[in-house]
Amino acid sequence: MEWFRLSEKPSISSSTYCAVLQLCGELKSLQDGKEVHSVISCNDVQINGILGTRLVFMYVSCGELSQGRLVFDQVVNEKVFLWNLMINEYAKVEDFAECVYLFQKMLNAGIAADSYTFSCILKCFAASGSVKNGEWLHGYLLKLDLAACSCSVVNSLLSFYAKVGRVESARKLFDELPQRDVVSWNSMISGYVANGGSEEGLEVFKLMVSSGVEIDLASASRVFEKTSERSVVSWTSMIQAYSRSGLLHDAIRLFHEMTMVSGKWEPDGRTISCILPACASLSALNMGRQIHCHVLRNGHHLSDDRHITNALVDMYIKCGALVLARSLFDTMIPSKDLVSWTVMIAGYGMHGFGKEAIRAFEEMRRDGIKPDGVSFISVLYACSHSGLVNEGWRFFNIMQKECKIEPSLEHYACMVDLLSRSGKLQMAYEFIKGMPIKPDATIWGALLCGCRIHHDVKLAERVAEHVFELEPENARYYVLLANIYAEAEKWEEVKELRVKIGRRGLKKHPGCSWIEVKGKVHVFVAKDGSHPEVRKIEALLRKVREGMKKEGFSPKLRYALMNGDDLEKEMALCGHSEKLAMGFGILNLPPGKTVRVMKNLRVCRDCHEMAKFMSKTTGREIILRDSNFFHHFKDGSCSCRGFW
DNA sequence: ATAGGGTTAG
Repeated sequence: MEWFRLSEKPSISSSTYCAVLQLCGELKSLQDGKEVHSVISCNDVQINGILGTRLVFMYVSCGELSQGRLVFDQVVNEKVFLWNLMINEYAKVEDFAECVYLFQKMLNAGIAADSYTFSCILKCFAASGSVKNGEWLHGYLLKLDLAACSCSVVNSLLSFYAKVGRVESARKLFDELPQRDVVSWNSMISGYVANGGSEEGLEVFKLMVSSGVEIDLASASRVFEKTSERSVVSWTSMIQAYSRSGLLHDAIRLFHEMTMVSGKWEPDGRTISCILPACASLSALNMGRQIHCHVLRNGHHLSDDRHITNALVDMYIKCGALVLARSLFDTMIPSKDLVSWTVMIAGYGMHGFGKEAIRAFEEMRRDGIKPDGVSFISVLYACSHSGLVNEGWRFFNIMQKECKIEPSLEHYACMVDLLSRSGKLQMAYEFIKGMPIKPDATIWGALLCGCRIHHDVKLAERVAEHVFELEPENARYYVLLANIYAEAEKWEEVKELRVKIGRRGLKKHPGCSWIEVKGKVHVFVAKDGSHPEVRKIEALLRKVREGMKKEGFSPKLRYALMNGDDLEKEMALCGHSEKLAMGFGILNLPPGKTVRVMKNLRVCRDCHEMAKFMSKTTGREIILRDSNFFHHFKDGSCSCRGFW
């Protein structure tokens, strides 16, 4: 840039400055950019629209947002582009208040916002949880005619509703979209999955891959041939229609045409990583495998995507296929990132392999990856689920002293869990009392769980007071205390609590288990005799019970939670949904095949004993996944070794 | 020239 300092300056036109500034921006060369800026100022060149834009662009590209803003405020801005650029830069640094301020200022200045503006500002509203603002903008767009808005604006609105938890509103927009693109699909799918609607998410995914099957072939192909704007839906449904009618050649011809003409309509990497958590949360191993196959079929551009492989590893872990998960994880050389390790560590923890989780954590650090708050949660939970108290403390200290990470509520919850499970109830109580931040219901809830495991009714009552004060509407905790009373045979107190729950109109979730056999999911609800094979299952369970008694196992009657005679209690235990599902699996799966059962709540101790026994007598592995933990039963013992 | 959709934790 020395030539700028020549005493005899060549005359430089405004467009030259523009070109140089553009270059400085692209090369992120702040030094040169600043020099050009000062030359412009010295020569009294008027900073008009385009020059101003380039100058702002140069500064923000070099990461000098506030400098860019200074220039932005100096120039007269009539062009929407520069406003969008500026708003977007503030969105990148999550200064949403400034985004909204600029947006309003822009509207007041009479500048018409365009689709870029709307998309960006809706993202801000979603990220800052400004539901009211988003709704206002929705109304504004309706007045402008939403149907005429570009697909991306409607997608942004859809995604806004999904992110603030209003999935039905998102779905309505989705259904009314005249033209969906891959982003619309992905937003809808991730919206469902993030809001606890894994089933719906999977439904939309399936719809995406193959929709509109029920159509008349002849008229469909007429319509199809005439349509100039084809979407993924029209292509896929047409292909599907041909193949259903046995016209395979036509289907294949169309598929070739589709992938040649508009290959972009395939579910892409983001679709895949949206849908895998749904499979994970449902333990839908077969569906997950199919999606893995899709990834492999689509070649390396998907398999090389870390997001996808991480999501796949997580899916296999949550479907109970730990070995598969690990081998996939091992193929990620050398591209394992923090998330990959965190997933694997959490996976070991969930499956009761605390030592392996610790080993993975150390290995990660040796690989030079710095753990963050989430990875510490994973390793702390792994310690607590395996009863590794000292190691847990060690990591809690490392986190604060070495890694300078302030423990959050989740970390404290892990520590309380760790102490409570291992029976150090008093210590856990003191620990909570000494916390520098206000404990929430989950913290006290963890201690309450510990009180149940170690049968401390007195402490449980004191702890429950805190919990009820913090979350008076959460039925889970009343049920937990009722269980503690019942296990101590304090039936009066159980009754009182039942009345309390009833008075508050709280509903407890019924226990429910499910198992996949020959591609069909069979659901069992506690005490529900509606499954056609329930008689056969009960007969099997009775036989198992007899066998257990002969070998000296007595039923864990204290977990039957009702005040009655022993026979009645035993009957109640037999109705537990996880027993029914396991029994069904043993009766219907081929010999030697692993029985995989999922349950929505925690597994009961009696069912746990029975599963151990059955794994020995039937000679098969049983994998039982409850609301937050895996039990691998093999040869009469369980991987959890009693810690859960 | 600028935008909208992704993986981990209770």
